[in-house]
Amino acid sequence: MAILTNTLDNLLGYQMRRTTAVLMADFVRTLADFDMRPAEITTLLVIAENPDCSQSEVGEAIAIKRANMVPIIARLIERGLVARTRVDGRSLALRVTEDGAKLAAEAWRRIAAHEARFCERLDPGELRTVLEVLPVLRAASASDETEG
Amino acid sequence: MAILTNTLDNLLGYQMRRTTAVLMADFVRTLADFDMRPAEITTLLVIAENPDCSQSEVGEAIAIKRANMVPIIARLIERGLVARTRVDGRSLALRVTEDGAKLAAEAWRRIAAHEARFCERLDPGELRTVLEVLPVLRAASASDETEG
DNA sequence: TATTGTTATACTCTATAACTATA
DNA sequence: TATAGTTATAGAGTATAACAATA
Repeated sequence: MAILTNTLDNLLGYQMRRTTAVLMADFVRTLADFDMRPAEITTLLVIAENPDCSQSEVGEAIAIKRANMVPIIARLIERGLVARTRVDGRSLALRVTEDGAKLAAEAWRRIAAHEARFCERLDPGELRTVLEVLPVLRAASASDETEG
Repeated sequence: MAILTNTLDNLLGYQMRRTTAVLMADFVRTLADFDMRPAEITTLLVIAENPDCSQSEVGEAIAIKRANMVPIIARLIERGLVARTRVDGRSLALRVTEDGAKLAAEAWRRIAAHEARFCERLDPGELRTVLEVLPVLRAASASDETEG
């Protein structure tokens, strides 16, 4: 099969998209036996780190809309990884259970190894530059909001 | 609303995902009036650049699987942006039509402006580093394949 | 009036398996 | 046997609009 020219390769946005897809695929593989979606795993990690946070706060932190948080939280509770208690009539405080905490700890170990596999290809200065630059790029847009 | 701590912010993969989402949202906004999906637009651009390429070749170039190319090509043809002619019994040669070429040219102008909006936030050395590093990260994984 | 959680719904991208017809 | 295109289907993320209950 012939190899095509592809000027898109010169574009930052396109390169970001391609590379993110590869990173995500490896992330999924790394945690495949958890039988959890990436969004569920990251949600669990944020709750573990922020006991008694609300659903909206988690969504705000990781850019998932309120409406889309509902089934994520529901599955975490159903699995006994997260529990919630009522704060007031409309807010619920989220905490990880003991099982949830264990799972989060194991997830962190795997994620650290997954990250290392990629980052070790870069020299420290490059990695630092990339990690500095990504939030700057995000700030260039008005659309980094969780809800409009 | 309280601001949560989020250790995920230190992860390359997570930062990439967040930033890519912002870039993609701006890309979509930039080309909203085309009433085309991002995948359709990029497919059109690659065909414009590679007359008489095959569907599989385009998929290979932009990491879209054969099966998922089918409806994309179908829509481009239905809109009169792409035409195809039979090469042999199983292959089809793709070309942009006159309309498709015009649309591709306009898309390129908009994409250049979209890119500039983000890239101008970086100094040249940073941008160069990022563009060098992204393909290196991709090479760190076995999963940069279109099929297999 | 604004906020929290919720329901319902739609769209886009991605993935796999299996089929056809051709080479 | 391998390849090009196709069909069908499922999963994941994301988006909007509208609603109830509460602050």
